[in-house]
Amino acid sequence: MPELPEVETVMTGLKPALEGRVFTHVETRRGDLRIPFPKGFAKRLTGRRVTRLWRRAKYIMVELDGGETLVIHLGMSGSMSVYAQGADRKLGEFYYERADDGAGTGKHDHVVFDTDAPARIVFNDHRRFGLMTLIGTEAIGAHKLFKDVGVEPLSAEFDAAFLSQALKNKKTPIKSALLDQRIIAGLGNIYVCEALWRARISPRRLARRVRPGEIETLVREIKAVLREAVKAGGSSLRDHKQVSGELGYFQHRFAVYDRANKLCQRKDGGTIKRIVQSGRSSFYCPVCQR
DNA sequence: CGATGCCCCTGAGAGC
DNA sequence: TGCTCTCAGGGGCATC
Repeated sequence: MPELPEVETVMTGLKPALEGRVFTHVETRRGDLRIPFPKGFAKRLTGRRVTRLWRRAKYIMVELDGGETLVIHLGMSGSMSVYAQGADRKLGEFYYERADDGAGTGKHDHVVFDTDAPARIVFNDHRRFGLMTLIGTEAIGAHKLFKDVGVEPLSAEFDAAFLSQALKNKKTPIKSALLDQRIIAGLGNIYVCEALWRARISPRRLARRVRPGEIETLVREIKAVLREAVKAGGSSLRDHKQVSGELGYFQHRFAVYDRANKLCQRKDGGTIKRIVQSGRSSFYCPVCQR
């Protein structure tokens, strides 16, 4: 599922149920996600208060008062659902799904968190590419999950100077370079395709062949498409939903992703083409993207 | 170092 | 209805 906008949407939705709240009960229902749960996972969370939530790359960071941070990755198909247990299903300004007795007992509901909000948060992931772990908060930057992670694309640090330096001498296609989490953190297949279309650059172009003016445009369009998608609650294709159960709606705004054989919106006579690059689909218009 | 391919896993949809 | 095949918002690892 999730790229930066989807992870940001989920993280934001979790805030009212988690920030300032205490984990009253935590249950793991199967241990074989992408990596095993750390020793004493549920016990180390129980009784801890959440000090803040934030996002780094495609990870949700749940910072706790005991010096540890719960780190969550949604993989391809992970979702978090919040079930408010107050009578009106409201937490802060948000409304959530109904808290019925079955919440958290589904076939692929792997982790259930209860907080004193009161709320129940259920992690569901049918493909089990997601992961959850605990890391000492002070040591997060040095942890192997994060030590090589690149710049946040919505930060000021991500600018044309940075990107031109990063792409210099790279013989790999621009599509692969933009997907490389060591360069830019949080971009995935959808938003790379969309940003390249907006910037009129072919995904097949070698990274080092992207000209300075195009790099400026690309930086601007990456930021723009991510901001628009965050505002839309992300893209719901198969698995992504907001923690409230509502869908994101950015998928209705795709110019190229999942639109093979459709006409290019620029009305340039081009037809959106699907090609495979390093094992993943790229969608682009061969007329306006060169 | 870089490019490629394969793997993890389940489910949905298409084609026959 | 059911089988088989392909594909899916990610990322790690082996290989050449």
